[in-house]
Amino acid sequence: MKTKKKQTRRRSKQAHEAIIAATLELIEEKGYLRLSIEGIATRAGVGKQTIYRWWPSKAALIIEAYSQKVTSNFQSPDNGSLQLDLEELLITIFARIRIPPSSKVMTGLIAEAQTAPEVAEQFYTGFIKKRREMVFGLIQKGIDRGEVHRDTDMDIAADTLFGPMWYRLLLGHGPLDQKFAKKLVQQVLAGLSTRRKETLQGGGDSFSIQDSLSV
Amino acid sequence: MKTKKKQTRRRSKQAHEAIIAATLELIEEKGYLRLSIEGIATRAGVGKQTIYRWWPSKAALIIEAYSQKVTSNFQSPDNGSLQLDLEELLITIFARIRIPPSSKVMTGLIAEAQTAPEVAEQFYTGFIKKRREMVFGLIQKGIDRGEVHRDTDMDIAADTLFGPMWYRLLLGHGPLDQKFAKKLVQQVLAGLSTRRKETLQGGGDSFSIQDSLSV
Amino acid sequence: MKTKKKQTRRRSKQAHEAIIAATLELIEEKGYLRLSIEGIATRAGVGKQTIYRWWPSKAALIIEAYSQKVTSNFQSPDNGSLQLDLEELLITIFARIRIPPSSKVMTGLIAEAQTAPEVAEQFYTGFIKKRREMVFGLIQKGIDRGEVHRDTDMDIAADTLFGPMWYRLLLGHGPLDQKFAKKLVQQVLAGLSTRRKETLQGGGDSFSIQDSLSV
Amino acid sequence: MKTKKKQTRRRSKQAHEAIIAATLELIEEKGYLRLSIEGIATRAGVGKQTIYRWWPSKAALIIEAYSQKVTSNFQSPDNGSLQLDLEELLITIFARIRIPPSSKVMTGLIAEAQTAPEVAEQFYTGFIKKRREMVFGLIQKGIDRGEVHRDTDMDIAADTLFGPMWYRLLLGHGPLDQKFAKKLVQQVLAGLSTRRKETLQGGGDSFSIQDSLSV
DNA sequence: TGATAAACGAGACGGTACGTCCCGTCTTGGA
DNA sequence: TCCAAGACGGGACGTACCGTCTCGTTTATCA
Repeated sequence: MKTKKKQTRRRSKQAHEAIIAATLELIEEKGYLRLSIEGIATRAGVGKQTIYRWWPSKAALIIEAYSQKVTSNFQSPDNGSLQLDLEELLITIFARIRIPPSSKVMTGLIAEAQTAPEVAEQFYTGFIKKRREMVFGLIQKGIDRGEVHRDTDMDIAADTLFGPMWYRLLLGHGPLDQKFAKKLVQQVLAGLSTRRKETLQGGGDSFSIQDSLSV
Repeated sequence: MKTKKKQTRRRSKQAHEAIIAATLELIEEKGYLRLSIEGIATRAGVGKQTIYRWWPSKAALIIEAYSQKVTSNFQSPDNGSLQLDLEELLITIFARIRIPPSSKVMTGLIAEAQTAPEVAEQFYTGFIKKRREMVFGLIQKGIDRGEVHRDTDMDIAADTLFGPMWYRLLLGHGPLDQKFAKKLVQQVLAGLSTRRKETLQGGGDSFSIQDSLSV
Repeated sequence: MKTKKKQTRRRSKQAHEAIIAATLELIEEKGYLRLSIEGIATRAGVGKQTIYRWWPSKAALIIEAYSQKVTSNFQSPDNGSLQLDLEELLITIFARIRIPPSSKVMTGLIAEAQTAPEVAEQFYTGFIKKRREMVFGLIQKGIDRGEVHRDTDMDIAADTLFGPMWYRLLLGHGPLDQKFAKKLVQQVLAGLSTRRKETLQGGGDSFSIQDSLSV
Repeated sequence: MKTKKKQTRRRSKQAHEAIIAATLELIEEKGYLRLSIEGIATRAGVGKQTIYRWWPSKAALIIEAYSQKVTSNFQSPDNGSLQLDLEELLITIFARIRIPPSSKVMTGLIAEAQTAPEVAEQFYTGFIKKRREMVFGLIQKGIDRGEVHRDTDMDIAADTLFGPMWYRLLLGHGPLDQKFAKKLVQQVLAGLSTRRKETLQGGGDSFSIQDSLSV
């Protein structure tokens, strides 16, 4: 089964690049919310239709523009120790993400993702998935080395490593610096408890939940 | 200190309530981003000016509308065990926050908070602060009971408990159910590592950071 | 029965006038076809919505703008003779209508009238009706004076006086000057025939019509 | 005078016909103003460039499409009487022109003719000239037979016969039926006046003209 | 118990941006 | 070599809301 090629003019590389460039420029100048397709088209010297032809939404355009930066050389660390690997990973990611325009882009995208499922998906595959898989790989190596409990829930582990990052990024109640990265890794690895893991297993179910419709 | 009353018509309670009600209705129907002041005014049978007179922004209006729900009775748990207390706390909070309109409201507010500092502040004091302080209190009791290391960084502890919640709420890659709450608490308390806390302290600084301008 | 007055802000006289003025300016500069609502709004210093709020179409706006000029003092002539009256009337109308922007406006409106019935109606009542009725009045006076046959079809009389005007205006195959006005009136009054009216009555029906779907 | 054919234009005939056909279809469906080159190209299964290659404008395309219909056999009547000849001519022309799509085409072309001189010329030679010359011929025969005054202004005569047709076609204030054709011819031939032609000649110039810039 | 001034509903206003349509030109690749 | 397909820069469309600004009309003190 062969797919027949259409005979038509192809997408213009120049226009494409000009649009991406204009998007990056304008997002730094204006922020996510005040970024307009009209503005991008003008800055790029391009018709609006050329943008609408290739990107279904403002979000999709921004995701592509930022993906280019993100995809840039970024390798999984390998220091022979989970603690060191995670520290390096978080320090690197924090350094990249805390730079001004990023946070606004991220929150803008996240906000749009709430009402637009396709944005959510693109955002997840573009910005979230790879990092989580990197962490999964590092933890697996830790398990293989005997550093980590075999029954560790990797999803939750990834949540406790990245969740605080987004939490601080969005709420701004604490910095995303090296010190935080190291302390976070240590506390995630060691846990809060003075007792051994075994003594904590199977917490009871015997309490009533205060429930309501509110937040 | 009291403000002297002039001789004039007071704020209309009816209009106020109609606006709050319309806001809650419309946010469930349309989501944060597609919510418009114009729409609220029409639904509430109110002039736009009446809204602008009393609320400086869409965000402020929503925060007030939601605060009513949130302020509802919510007490710090006390089961005599940090694990049980945290489990109860998270289960309750998760149950409240995972209900549909909430997530959209929260992310919308968070997004606006990125560009509007006053929104950030109101959001922090209205939705974030109390919960964190509750966690601080519970951990302090844990320390007093000897369940928790004395040198625990409470900020980071709160981050690892609430960060994953926001992370999952916003990205939707996992549920916010009871099971998650329990496992999260256990893993935060026990840590990932098979080794004792003492053997992990003071991770080295001897690696180069992959840094760049990108996310 | 009383009509209750609505309690709301009234139409802005300033905006209204600025729009009319801008329309007249731009139609002279650009012509009917290249006239845009956007352009009018910009020139008038007005939001587009303000135009759309009050006029259903470009045509309606133009009709109003031109009606002001047309409605300006224009009286039925009265020289005691049908020939003189008609000559005066046509000379005056020709003089007004042959000035450059007018012809373009008229043909633009006529073109739009073909697809938009409401434009047709407005155009008829705004530009056509009064002139026809003026002619009817003059002819009636002619009949009363005994200058004109009693059984004259006034509609056709008006058509033979104004039809040539539009025909020449639109096709441009001849001028709309005083000379034309006089000759036209004379020929319409005297007829082409050398014979008396009575000898022409009741032309036969006995010929086949070349018919087809084409023009 | 024949133009020598250069190298092959194989599929051009097919494309050409498809374009003409699509144009005729679409003009009936949408009318002149809402007819777009893009729409014609799509309907004809043809590239837009193929249209632009052969026709300088939408108007030229439509004129060609309609000329085919118009060129169809159409002879000058010859009944031995000017009255009968003119009646036949007008009845035939009215029948052809009053059919729905025609009027829209005509007015569209006329409107464009106002701003595009080449359209005006093509329209005149394609649709106007022949009919006028036909009338000139008939009147000349009438003069030769002694039916018509020797000093008749033929241009004005043609204007009084065709002007009313366009006037009614465009404004729609009256029908273009047989009855109108006959009455029009009679009135044009006999004139309105009860007096002989000789008594009307040389109307005075002694009245002031109400003049202004308006229509 | 009026008067009176702010608050009210209604919605017009100057704007910005939306997403769509079509213009006339330009580019590509298959027939 | 011709030409369908359609991408391109551009202009305008008509709509949705923004936040500000009049309009009369309530309506709740306080003089």
